[in-house]
Amino acid sequence: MASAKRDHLVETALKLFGTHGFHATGIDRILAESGVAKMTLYNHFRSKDELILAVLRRRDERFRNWFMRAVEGRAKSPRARLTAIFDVLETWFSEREFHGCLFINATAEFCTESETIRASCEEHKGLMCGYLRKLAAAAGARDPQALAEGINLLIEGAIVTAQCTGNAKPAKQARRAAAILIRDALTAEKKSRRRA
Amino acid sequence: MASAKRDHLVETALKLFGTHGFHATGIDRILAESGVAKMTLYNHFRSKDELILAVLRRRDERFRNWFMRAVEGRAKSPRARLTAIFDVLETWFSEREFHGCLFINATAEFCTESETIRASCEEHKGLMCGYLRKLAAAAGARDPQALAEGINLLIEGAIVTAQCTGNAKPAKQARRAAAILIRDALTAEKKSRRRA
DNA sequence: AGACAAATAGACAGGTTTGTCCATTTTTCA
DNA sequence: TGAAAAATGGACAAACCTGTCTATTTGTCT
Repeated sequence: MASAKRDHLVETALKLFGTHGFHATGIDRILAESGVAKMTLYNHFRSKDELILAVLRRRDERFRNWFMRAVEGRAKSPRARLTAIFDVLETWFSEREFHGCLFINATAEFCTESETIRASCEEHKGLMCGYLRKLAAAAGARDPQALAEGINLLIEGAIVTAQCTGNAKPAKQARRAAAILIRDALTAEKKSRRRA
Repeated sequence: MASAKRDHLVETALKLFGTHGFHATGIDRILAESGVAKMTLYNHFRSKDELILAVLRRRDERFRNWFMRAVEGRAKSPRARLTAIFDVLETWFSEREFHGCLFINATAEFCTESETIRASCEEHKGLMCGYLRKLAAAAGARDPQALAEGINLLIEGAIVTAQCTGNAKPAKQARRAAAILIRDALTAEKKSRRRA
């Protein structure tokens, strides 16, 4: 199965939702842009919300894949990969078609209204954070969970700040801050930790 | 001037936009909830977009005021205030009516469509970051700008993560990471800096 | 009290939205 | 080739959207 029409719909919707937002993108526009009949859409998806969920699923799968490959292609050691993350972010922010994180945007539009969409966003963020934890552990961090959480917050902050200001500088800011967190997490002396 | 009706409209719209989003909140709902006639709204505001801008202006003014007062009420020294920021965030995230940052949400919905709304969000974020820089400088940070940027990213990241997951834990995560950045920024030894 | 401004209800226009239905054509696959 | 499945176009419903207009009432200030 996995019809080509269905695929094309998800792909078109992904682009339009990303560029213009979810509420601002009507079904009709997706149909016009993809050249698919309305009944085909409602044959594959019960509703617009279900199409949105399919779009989020695809985005999650694709983005995580792209992100991890990019990070791992840039550096070999786990520690170097932790900082390479922010180089990858910088190239992402610099894309002409950068419109922030689709999941953050979906959360902004649907957090109160749709519990399933919110859950989908939470799941994506959880998977991303899991990857960071894995890297942090492999790098030998004292507390991999804490380091992953810190880096995760810097990533999220950089994304929204880059989207809001329209430039890629936040990636550099985040890298600088992350470097401090990483150095701290990989430092052996445990005494100084207690004092803080 | 500054009609009471106008005030009430902005206040009601602020609540509804925050809870349900901008596109999802129709003019009619704002009118019904506030008990104001439609012509009164269009007498005070040229369009819905202009109402949105007025709402953002009010939110900026009110939030920054609340935030700074809360921070300064919790701690006296600049350094203590830098960490108190995250206690304030935690109480914010724990509010029953927490729906993320209105400016981040507005950016998600209007970044491509309305340049003026985007600019309003950028301005708010810039003012917040300016406050952080002031605190960082007063605390004697080696590079106040860098510390402010790092803390700012942690704040933004904590906000979106708290919104997405629906709990206040990200405030604690951010505080922990911020403590490391702050300690690093206030450490006197300049040699170790060069090596990083 | 008299005059002027502000606010009102409600109808209305002109679009938009999501989603349904059906008769017909195209595609697929055995 | 022939039958079943998938896709089509277009009409349609019912609700929603922003914004306009008017005739009337309310409020304010002198």
